[in-house]
Amino acid sequence: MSVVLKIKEVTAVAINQLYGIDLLPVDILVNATKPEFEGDYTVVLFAFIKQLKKSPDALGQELGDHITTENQHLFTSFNVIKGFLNLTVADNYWLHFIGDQYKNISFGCAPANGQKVMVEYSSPNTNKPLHLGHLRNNFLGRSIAEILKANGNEVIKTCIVNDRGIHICKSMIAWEMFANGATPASTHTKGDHFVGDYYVKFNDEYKKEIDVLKTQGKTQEEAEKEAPVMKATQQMLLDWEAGKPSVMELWSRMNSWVYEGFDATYKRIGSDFDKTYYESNTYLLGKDLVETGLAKGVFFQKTDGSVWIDLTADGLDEKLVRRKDGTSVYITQDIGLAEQKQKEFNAGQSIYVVGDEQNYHFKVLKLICQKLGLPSADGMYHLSYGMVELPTGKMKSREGTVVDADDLVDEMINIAKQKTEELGKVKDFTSQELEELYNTIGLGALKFFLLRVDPKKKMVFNPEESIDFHGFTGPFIQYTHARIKSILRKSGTIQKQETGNEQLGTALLPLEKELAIHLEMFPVILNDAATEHDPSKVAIYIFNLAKIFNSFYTEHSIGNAETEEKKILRLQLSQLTAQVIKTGMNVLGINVPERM
RNA sequence: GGACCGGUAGCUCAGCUGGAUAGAGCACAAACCUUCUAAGCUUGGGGUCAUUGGUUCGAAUCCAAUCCGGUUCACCA
Repeated sequence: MSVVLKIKEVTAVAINQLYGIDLLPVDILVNATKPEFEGDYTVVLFAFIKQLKKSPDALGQELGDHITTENQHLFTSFNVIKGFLNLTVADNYWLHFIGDQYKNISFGCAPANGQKVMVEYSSPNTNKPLHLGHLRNNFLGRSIAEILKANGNEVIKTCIVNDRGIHICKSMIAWEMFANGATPASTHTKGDHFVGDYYVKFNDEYKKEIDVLKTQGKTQEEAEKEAPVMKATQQMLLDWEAGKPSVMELWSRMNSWVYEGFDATYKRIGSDFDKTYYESNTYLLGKDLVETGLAKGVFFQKTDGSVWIDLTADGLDEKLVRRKDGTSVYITQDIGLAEQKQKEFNAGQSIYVVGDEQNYHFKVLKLICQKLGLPSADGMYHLSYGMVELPTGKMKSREGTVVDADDLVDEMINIAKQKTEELGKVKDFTSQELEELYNTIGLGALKFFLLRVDPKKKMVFNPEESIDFHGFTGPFIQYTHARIKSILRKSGTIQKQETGNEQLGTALLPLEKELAIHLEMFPVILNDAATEHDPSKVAIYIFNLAKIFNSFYTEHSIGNAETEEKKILRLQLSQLTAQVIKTGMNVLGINVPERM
């Protein structure tokens, strides 16, 4: 149990014993004490003074007295300033904690809780390569999955590939028109980029044809409808749905190129899935649920035959679930897929990592599933994240301002290489070890950059400045880890651990204590990150930990400490810090090097 | 127009279940490598927390209004 929780419990007990009032520990506010005051943790008393009819000062004194005398093993002193009760935690508490945990490689992680969670992320279109926005999605999805695992959940990672539809046909038509049989192999192009190029070519051609039609006196709208490439594309979609062999052949051929490209990218960035769904297999799902909904009266039919759900009572609009021609729409297949996933995996919670432009969609989706009484409905959670924007605004493929994922990863790895060579600290590494190190640092910088901000918020990426390697960054934390490992290598294994740290006797110095306090918070942080679906909580925490360690490192000698006891203590602190950094970075999907 | 999200230092972001004098990083200025990795440490300047009003012992945080920016409300996916 964390100290903070203990303080809350002890305070609740004290208030009960002193004043006979029952309070829940959760209702008691405990903060870290501000540096300018004496103490480690602070109980904020204002909330109780009315109920207890005491002055803040009197209440603080009585509570402080009671709490410290009843829990002498936990607190050494207290002081009261205004309505704040500042408690100083006994050094022995921290010594015990360090001694108990420094060898625990799964410190912070919870045992299996028997719960199953699905995380759907990545979900690409097969008509263009991945860009910076997809990277945020992939890193978030992977990270939230790891965070949930660390908290004891069984996690199933899934991906729904958008491999059909009008946009895919656009690439196919353009390829037929312009490629002369070219392939990724014949042009030495990565498959997803190859296909993406034809998607661009389609749009160029489409624009041209529209312009021509407009000079012939058509309106924009007419021209858009009548352009021959667009007509051909629509015909191709119909042919695809009818299963026309030549179209199916081209479709699967082009998709296979894209998958080859995606696989390469996924492998580099560390995305993987336990189960991949393809829309070409799932787009007809949910049709039967429309009938169910009609029978239940959840849906209604308009005179033209189209089927709708009325969500106006929930503050939303009417939503179409089946077209008048009997074909289903996007949301219908999502309902069907939700049901399918439930049948297949029966997870208690299902997390969808999808951009915030689909907030409305997911609100509607969950509501419909609830109204249909699907067992998966209540466990649906949309992990909504903001767009990654450029200083000039949104990325636009039409204006060529999209930051390509492969290019960016290459660039980051290159910068890592350049900086590593400049510093020249690992000249004895083999070329293979160097490659691995550049990957670790480059991807570490990129992942940390995208995960350190609250997922819900949109963020800005400035390609001009590239991504920093100093300060609040992945490499800074990786560097801290490498530094600690260097010390541990040089200092050998820790002796005397059997004696128990409380007997080490020496009082903790301020930075030693600050480190211990921070380390002790890790399990709570990991748990918060899971319940709030927010990896940035871990990123910020790890950064602060690394900062404290670096101050500690500069101020105190570890390997050559003043006494043997101090040396042991500091080595234990260092080892636990390295362990927490490693675990914390790993749940962000980031590796930490032994040397850099 | 309705709904939802955001506006905190020059820039990028924390803090938002109300608590002590609003914090980091970058950038800028200064000091620190005969001793455990300087991708580091220390110090300094830098703020009308969009605006106005309200709630109260106390508001960046909650409420209302206004301004600015974004997303969304397709028989698109």
